[in-house]
Amino acid sequence: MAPNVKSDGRTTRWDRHRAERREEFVLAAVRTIDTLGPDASVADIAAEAGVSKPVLYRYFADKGELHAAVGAWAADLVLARVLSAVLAPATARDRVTAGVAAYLDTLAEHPQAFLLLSRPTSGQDPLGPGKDQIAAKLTRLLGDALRHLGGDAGAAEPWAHAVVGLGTSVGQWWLERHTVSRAAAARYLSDFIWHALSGAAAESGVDLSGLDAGDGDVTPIRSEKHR
Amino acid sequence: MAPNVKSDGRTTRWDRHRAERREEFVLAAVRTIDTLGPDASVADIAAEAGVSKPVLYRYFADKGELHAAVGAWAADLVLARVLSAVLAPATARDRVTAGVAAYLDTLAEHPQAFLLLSRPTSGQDPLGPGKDQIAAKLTRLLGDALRHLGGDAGAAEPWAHAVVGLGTSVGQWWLERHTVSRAAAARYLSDFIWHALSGAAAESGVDLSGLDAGDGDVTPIRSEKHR
DNA sequence: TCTTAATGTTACCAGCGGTAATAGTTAGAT
DNA sequence: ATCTAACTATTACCGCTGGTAACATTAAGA
Repeated sequence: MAPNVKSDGRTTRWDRHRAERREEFVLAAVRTIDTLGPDASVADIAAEAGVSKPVLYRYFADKGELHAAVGAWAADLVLARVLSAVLAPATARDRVTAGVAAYLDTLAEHPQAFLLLSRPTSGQDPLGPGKDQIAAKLTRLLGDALRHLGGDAGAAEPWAHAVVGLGTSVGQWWLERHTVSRAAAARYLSDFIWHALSGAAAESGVDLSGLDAGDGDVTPIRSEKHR
Repeated sequence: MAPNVKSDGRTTRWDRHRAERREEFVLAAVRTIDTLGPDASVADIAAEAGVSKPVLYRYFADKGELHAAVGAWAADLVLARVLSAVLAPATARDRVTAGVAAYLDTLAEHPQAFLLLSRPTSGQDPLGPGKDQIAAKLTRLLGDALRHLGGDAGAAEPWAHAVVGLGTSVGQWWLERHTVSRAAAARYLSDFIWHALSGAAAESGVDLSGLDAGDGDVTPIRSEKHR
């Protein structure tokens, strides 16, 4: 039988190189889209990366996969920043407020690339992969919190999608219109999210202030590094 | 000076005919997109309409305008149904619940065409026109209600965008996954929206149950026909 | 009589996403 | 030493899509 292809050094010696190079191309795509918008052509992105088009197609099956990679990049960035704010010790409400602030700041850095968070890669998959990624992580966080407090964890997934959907919608409105200050937008958004989650949870007998970290308790929302 | 073009009977005699024909083409587009998805080509839509492509370009400047017309059609349909539910005499909360149910039912009729509610016509305009249309009307409703009850009407616009964003996100998730029943999805969604609005309003001193119609009061949320 | 807008099509074009073909180098496996 | 796997890069090419030009006739208003 043929040897295991994956342990062949002629193949594996390129793994790290490929991953690093792919990341360079994603960053080039982010820069291009930040400049030209999400309709930037593959040729535009290739030019920014300093290669010809067929080189990009060695790393991405098609434009959809390239867009999905940009969306995933944006999701990773958002998650890192929002989670670091949400997981810092504070009252549950202050965590929501800090997460919202981190989200709006991150959005303002790459407004165009963030459109790909919620943009479908094609009509076949209506949920943008980046948005889906964020919703999946939020589902886990909310699910853990609700189970810890004795609530219905089945609500976690729809609520997570609600939070992600409203966040992208209000974020885009704010970027487009700038009719309110960043502080006001952050307040409107965090008030809405806090009351939605705490009120809906309280109705099923769950008190979200059980997640407060003010009194030194270890909360169920742990750093993801420990999972 | 040249006569006012708009009062020339040779031009105006076609106005109604043009409007009716345009509507036929929008409906053909809705059918095509419901069948083939939002990536359906202009040629596909023209074939469904029984005309050649250049005929469609007499009514729509480009594909973006055709998509926007589909989004506007979807928004009109949603608004008609949701508003008729929301404006019926009931408690404020029951109105929210009825509006959500109407929304989900409408969504299930034309799942693919509804994707164009939230899909940008191009990278230049990140807000889909259909979604924007719904948010604008919701902004008016919420603004009227908040002013009537003595609250901060400035919150109406971001909250309206939040409601529309979460509605489309959870609606799409539900259509794609169907992991929960329609009744459960409706309950999660309406709980979330109700608590978000009532809780955030209460924090600024506004009691949304002042909008209840149970005791025969005339509410500020009047039928749009009377405006 | 002239003008305006309608009716419809085929043929055509530029640009985009994506692919085939070309040739040489480096390092691991046999 | 030889073979293999993946790398380096480009130009030329293709099908498809969105969009447009050109053509000819009819009905109604000015």
